[in-house]
Amino acid sequence: MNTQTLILAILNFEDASGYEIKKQSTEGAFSYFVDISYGSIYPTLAKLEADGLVLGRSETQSGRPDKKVFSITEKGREEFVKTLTSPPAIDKFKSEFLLIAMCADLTSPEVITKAIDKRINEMEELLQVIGSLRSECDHPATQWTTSYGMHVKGADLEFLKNNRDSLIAMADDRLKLDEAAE
Amino acid sequence: MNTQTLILAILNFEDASGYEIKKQSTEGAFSYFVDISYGSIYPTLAKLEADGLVLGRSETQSGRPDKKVFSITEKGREEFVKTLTSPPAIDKFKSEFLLIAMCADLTSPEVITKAIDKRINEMEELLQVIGSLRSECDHPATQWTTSYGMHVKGADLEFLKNNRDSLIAMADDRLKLDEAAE
DNA sequence: TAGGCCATGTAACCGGTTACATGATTAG
DNA sequence: CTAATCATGTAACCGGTTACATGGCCTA
Repeated sequence: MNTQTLILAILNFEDASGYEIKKQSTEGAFSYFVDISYGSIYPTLAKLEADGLVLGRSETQSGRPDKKVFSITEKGREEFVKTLTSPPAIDKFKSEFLLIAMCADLTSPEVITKAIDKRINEMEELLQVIGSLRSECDHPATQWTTSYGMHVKGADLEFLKNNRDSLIAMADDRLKLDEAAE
Repeated sequence: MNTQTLILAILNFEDASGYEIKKQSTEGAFSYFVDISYGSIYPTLAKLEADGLVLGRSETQSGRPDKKVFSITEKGREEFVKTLTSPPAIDKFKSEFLLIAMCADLTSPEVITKAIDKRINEMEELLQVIGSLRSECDHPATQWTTSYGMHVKGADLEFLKNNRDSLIAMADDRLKLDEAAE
């Protein structure tokens, strides 16, 4: 899932400038499975326009900088749908937390406590974000996707809360063993 | 979570050659939140050895190529634990499936059916992998992590199965609208 | 005998991030 | 007056992948 497809996806929902695309990917409807930076957005937008997949127009605004708003073209929409049609690559995810959890016995209970509490907070925030996304948008497929997200992340949070202490105890056990060995 | 940390994590559990590290990351205990390629493993291993974080020894094998088995050094373990101590970065994940789901109304029911059934299969396989990881290893922290994985992925699969048809129906709806518009 | 697994390694490439450059406006 | 938000863009860098090179053994 490259920058090009992501931008096309966002522009398929509504017109946006590079700046607004960044916002969408960081805070908006796509934020919980996507994130792109300016350094890739602007060059890609230029390339997309050169290829005729998007069309840019300058909009003068009073009291703030001009912005260049892009809309997807028919050709762009076709290209995007074509991309959607090919079977999706398997999800990629990397989790530093899982690595730490797996090595809980190598660290201290403080480190584990901090790590898992941080995660619980993040998960709660994410659930709120998805929840508001869900209530703000009545597009059925978006509803489906956000419901999915809430279900999965809800289960995630549930496990974290129910098993927080047992993970912390593993770090404790190691300290006890250390003391016993002295 | 860079290659260096990943390799240190794997070697912290047991000695391994570059080839075996690749296997661990693709099929083994770390496979469901990690994946690295030879192109990054071998150079990193060389760098790690130069830095004294791992120690390599050649092992001659009968009937197959020699292999260079690495073990983590005390310095390497310290470095690894230090990495674990810093608060974990937020999980990264990218999902092409979610993008497709969110745009279900742009494609055909066939495409959606294929995508979701593919995902259901992958999820079932993943659950089996995690399940066998879980039963093979009685290391408490690994048990915790695999239980976590099974809980979350179980909820994921559950949602997919319960809501498969409603997503497919969204693609159908679009066809109906098209027909109505003709 | 062909293909797959074992096994190590390199070089080219690529997609993306970080940091920088620039500058106006508005809210605290 | 300062910080934040709006807004666009580039250049250097970097972490990683892909593809290639090499070669022996084992299985179908």
